Amino acid sequence: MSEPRRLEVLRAIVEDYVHSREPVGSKALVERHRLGVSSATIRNDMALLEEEGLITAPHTSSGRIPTDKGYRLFVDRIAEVKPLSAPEKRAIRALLESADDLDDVLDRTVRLLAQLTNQVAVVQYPHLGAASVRHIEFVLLAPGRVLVVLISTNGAVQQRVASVPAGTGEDELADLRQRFLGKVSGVRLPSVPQELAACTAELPPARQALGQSLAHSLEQLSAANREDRIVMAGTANLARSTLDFPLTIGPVLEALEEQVVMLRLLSEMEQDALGVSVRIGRENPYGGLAEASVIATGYGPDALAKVGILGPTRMDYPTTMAAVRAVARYLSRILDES
Amino acid sequence: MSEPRRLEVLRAIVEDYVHSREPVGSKALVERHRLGVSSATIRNDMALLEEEGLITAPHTSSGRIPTDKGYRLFVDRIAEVKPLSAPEKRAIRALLESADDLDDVLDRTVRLLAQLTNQVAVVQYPHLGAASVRHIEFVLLAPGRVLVVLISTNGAVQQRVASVPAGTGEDELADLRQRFLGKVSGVRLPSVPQELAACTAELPPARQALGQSLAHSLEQLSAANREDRIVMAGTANLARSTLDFPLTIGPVLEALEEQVVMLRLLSEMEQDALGVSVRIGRENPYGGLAEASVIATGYGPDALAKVGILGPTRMDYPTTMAAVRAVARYLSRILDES
DNA sequence: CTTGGCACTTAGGCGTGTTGAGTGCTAACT
DNA sequence: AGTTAGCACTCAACACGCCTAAGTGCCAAG
Repeated sequence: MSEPRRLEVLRAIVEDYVHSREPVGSKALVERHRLGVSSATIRNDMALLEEEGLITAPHTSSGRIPTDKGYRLFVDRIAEVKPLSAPEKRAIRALLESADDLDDVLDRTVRLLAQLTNQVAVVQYPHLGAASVRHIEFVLLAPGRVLVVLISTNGAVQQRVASVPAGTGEDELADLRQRFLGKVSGVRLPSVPQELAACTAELPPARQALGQSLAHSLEQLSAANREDRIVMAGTANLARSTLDFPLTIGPVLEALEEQVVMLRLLSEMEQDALGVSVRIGRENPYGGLAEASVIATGYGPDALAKVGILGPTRMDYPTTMAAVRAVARYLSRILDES
Repeated sequence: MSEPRRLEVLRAIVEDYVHSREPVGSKALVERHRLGVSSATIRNDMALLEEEGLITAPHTSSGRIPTDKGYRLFVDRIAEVKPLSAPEKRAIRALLESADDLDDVLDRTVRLLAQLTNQVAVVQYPHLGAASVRHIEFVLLAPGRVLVVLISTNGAVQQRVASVPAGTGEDELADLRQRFLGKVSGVRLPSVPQELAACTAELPPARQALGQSLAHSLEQLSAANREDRIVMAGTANLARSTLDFPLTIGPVLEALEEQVVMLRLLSEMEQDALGVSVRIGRENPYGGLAEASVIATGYGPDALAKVGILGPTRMDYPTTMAAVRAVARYLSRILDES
């Protein structure tokens, strides 16, 4: 009872089940794959695999389906990542290179990935920790209301409305802008708060209130950077993949809508050697995703932001992993260039 | 065979069907509503209603369900908008007033509406047609790449990266900014292109290329205002409402993802006297929404942007319409204040 | 115009058989 | 040892028939 063959059987089961959606039995297996042994032998192997918890039978005397553990073994030890086809690669390049904006790039990326994998695609905004201040701007919108704009070196623009003392005029704002900008220009975003604190302390008493308010807004902007935003596409794919399984689509949609959940999910994914990380079924920390898998990888500088997909545990892991990896790679390249 | 009673019967059918999800028969009807007549009479009325195409029977000898036309009549002539409860109103006020950003306001609004109605909520960004230029900014990101920022009077900030001649320096940018700003400051967004055209024509030849590029970006920004963006929430509610009806959820999700479709949908909705507009089932121009209804209304200055919900045709129209109307009202108020 | 009564229709629940895919086990084979 | 053929067994899925409950349409009487 050779171990290599048992793994081969597991692979066959996973592959067949993934694209037939039906429990696969010993006879069908031996017919579709040339395993060189009879169905009875396969049955013995299957019994073993079941004992190890890698596959399971939905009911007595039906074919087997992989368990989460089975998929895990498949992904870790059996599957080899299939490279994308040349036309696919070309399509990715073409699409991403014609984008201009950061928003635009991410939007295209996520749509592309959704279409490529037929799953729900998710991309996290690249975080700005490594970026520094390029520019700040105060714009008087109305008496007592100032728009605070922070532009960072990586081209991200963030804004926020601050309430200020009613009598504040344009000239005061210009003065403060000058002071602040002198202090924080070129400073890394995480260091902005302490610089500003020092600066406001030096202000003349008459300007304290105004300075406080503006500094507060700037701190908010530099802290609440866009790391905590995600975009996604392809939710309609969920409906297709769960046609027979309408029960679980609700919780999954809920999870997708809760950015907090998705962010935790993505940030908790570690990267293995291959660079693509996989969470299968109940391995997910969130209960609503008990029957879903997440495939993600980092991108951009230091691979700190994540891009990935979410789909049913029964998915084509090798192809999907390849797509995620490829898209992440191209995405990193595009961002480096700009 | 009085007409008022027939309408009463239609109302009863709609109301019962909406909350039981099952075809409603004459006997059940006469029991649940004190109509003062016997089931046989109701049967006659029902036959008439069916002849008029207002209700239909899924199969011989089962109860009736309203048709699109029936819902339409119900909405137009029968239903009276129920005011929200006081606690609900308070919740709306509280939630919206604690928001600061425009983004934040819209985000809260859409979540709130989704929760209130148990449907998918959609809100369109208020368009900037009426706004004018408050400020423009050019930031040199890298050689040959300039970030163009346009801030309008309503507090919206838009940015875009432009490619410029390689040798462009900070001083040139500052100069151009000064010129441009002088021309377009305070100008309405739609008028920006012609003003800029005049301005670039006057530039010294050495600056033409740079000026063209920057002006082009500014035109883009002023034209492609955020009118064409929508945010939504509550897609998970779809799963709940279509539990027994998993067939149609796919197309609906697709429609929701295609901003273009949703925008056309919203912009085509006219407002009736009550200020809330309803599209029922096949009245929708998009095929995927044949079993969905859209309820929307305008908000903000001149009620030009839309806010609304999307759900199954079988929905509680009076309550939902009330919620949409109320939220739109509060939203308008908040935007006016800020 | 309304009503009670009645014959008629039909979805859906329930038991029953039947089929077919699939299993586990045992005994023989290599 | 590991492999194979064979066989008895299990069980979901399907089909058939039956029955019931809900509901309708129609008619004749009020």
